Amino acid sequence: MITGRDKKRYERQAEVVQALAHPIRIAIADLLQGGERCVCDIAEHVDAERSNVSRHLSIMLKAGVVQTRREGVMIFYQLRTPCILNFLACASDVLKHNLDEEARTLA
Amino acid sequence: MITGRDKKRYERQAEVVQALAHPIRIAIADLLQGGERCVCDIAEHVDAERSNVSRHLSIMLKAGVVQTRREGVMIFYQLRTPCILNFLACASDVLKHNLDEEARTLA
DNA sequence: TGAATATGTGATAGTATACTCACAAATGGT
DNA sequence: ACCATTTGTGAGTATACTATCACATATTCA
Repeated sequence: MITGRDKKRYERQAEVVQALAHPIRIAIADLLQGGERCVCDIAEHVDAERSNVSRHLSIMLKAGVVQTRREGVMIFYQLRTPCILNFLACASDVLKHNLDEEARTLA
Repeated sequence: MITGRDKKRYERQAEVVQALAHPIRIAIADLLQGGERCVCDIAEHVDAERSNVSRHLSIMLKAGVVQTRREGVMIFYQLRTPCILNFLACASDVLKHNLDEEARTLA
C-alpha cells in the first residue's frame, strides 16, 4: 500500500509532468532546446497569443521546468534541466511503438 | 513558425505525457517498475476504486504507455517501454532542483 | 447453464483547465 | 514625466477531466 509520503511525492511529480502535458507547452520545450527565448519570440513561434503563452510559461515556471532571466523589458525563458528533453524523446518513442504495432495489426 | 505537421506531433506527444500527468497514474507507473500487475493488485496498491483505476489504465493503454496480457479472468498491465521511468526520474530531478533553490532563497 | 470473480463502461456531478479580452505592471528611451 | 513595448493578470466562458455509482462484459468453475 501507498503511504502518505508517497502520495505527496506522486502529487508533486504529477505537477511537473502536467507542466508539459499540453501541445503548446511541449512546443515551447521543444523550442527551448535551442536556447533561451523571450516571450514574444515564443509566442510567434508557437503561433499563440502572448497572454496565453505567458500563462503556459507561468505554469512551467511554477513547476520548475523553466527558469527566467530579465534583460531590459524582455524576459528570457530557458529549460532548467536538460532531462526535460527526455520527456519529449520518450513520448516520440512511445508514438513510434504505437505506429509499429498498428502496422503489425494491419499486416 | 510551427508547421501543421509539427502541431500534430506536439498534440500526440501531449497525449502521451498527459497519460502520466496524474498522481494515480504516476503511482501506477511507479508500481509497474516492479513488473506486470493485475488491476486488482494495482487498485489495492494505489488505494483507489477498481473502476477508477480501470479508467486510468485505459487512458495509459490508449496512449501506448502500458500494454496488457490476459490470464484467465485477470488482465495484467505492464509498462510498454522502460523510458517511461525517465519521466519519473526527471520529475524527481526537477523537484530536487526546486528544493535546492528554495533552500538557497532562504539562506 | 448458472454462480462467482475480475474488469470495463455509461451517466452524472463536481472540479479543474484553457482561451480570450481588457487592463495592469515593469522597463527603457525621449 | 510621458509614451511605447514587453510581460503578466483578473474575469468570464467554454471545454475537458475526475470520481462515483450502477450496471454490463468476460472468463472460470461447478
